[in-house]
Amino acid sequence: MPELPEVETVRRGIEKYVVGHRIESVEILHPKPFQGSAEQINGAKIVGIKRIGKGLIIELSNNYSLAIHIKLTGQLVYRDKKTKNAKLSTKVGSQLPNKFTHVIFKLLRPNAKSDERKTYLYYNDQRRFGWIKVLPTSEVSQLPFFKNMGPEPPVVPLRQGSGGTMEGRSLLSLEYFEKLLEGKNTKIKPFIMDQTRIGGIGNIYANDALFDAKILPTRSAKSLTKLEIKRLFNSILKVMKKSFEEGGASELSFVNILGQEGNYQNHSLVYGKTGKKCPRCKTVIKRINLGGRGTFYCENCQK
DNA sequence: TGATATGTTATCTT
DNA sequence: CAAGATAACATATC
Repeated sequence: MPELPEVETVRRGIEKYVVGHRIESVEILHPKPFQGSAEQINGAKIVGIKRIGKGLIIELSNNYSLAIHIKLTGQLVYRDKKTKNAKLSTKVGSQLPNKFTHVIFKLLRPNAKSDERKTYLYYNDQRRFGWIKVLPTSEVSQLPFFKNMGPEPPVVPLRQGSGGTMEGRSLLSLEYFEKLLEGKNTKIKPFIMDQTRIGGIGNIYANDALFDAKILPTRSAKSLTKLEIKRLFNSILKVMKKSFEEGGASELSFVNILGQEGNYQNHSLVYGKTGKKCPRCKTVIKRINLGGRGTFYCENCQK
């Protein structure tokens, strides 16, 4: 599922391939995910890309921004003359646009030869959970989703300075994490997935981090010892960094900006491994429901 | 064909 | 009233 490592993978792709291009026009094939009007962004230049938790913000030169959430199955795929014939993952399909393409950003690359000027950014979404909101840049941080976002674990550095700056946002420290858990009765797994407390953790990394830290997902947040909190903090960083290095997890539809899959799903510890053997002790992995989400753990290793 | 997947928000309960 | 728990929502897939 797109969590912090996946969304950061997309952010870097947009930074590398799309920033600097100008929006020539926007084609809206399915209006549901696109909130705003194309007129507000036509002609604007893409000047930067930020990420807050699992959300993306594309900044434009005309004081508007695009706030984007790809939720479960959204894809942002870039194409130009050079990449037009590059092979797409089967998760995208053989061609673009396809039946899941809802928005096409038709772009112009500056200073390019005439036959290389036209570039495209496709927004695809199988389940249409995701959204793209056109907003004045000054209002983006007022969206409840961004405004209420908790600090995120330091998996990748928050970017300072021009371009991807994240003004006013701080990273999750071990000390702050300890304070967060203090006196909280919520079960530790739903707790760390609550975006208003910590930004960026979803179901895959919550499961794998708790396994790595040898902590049962059903434990209450306040029951963790100082040592366990430290282990969990480090495990969250460890599994998300690993995933980022693997290009993210392509469990459902996730692909990077070039339409290629990540590899973390081949390295996951317990996520989705019901009935399989624990990588540490070979006990059969159990699956329960916590907060309506699939929860996977080893009853022998995790205490 | 209906059960299933999960990120987020809304609503209910204690 | 706040914290915590649960329901609802979107919809293609098997």
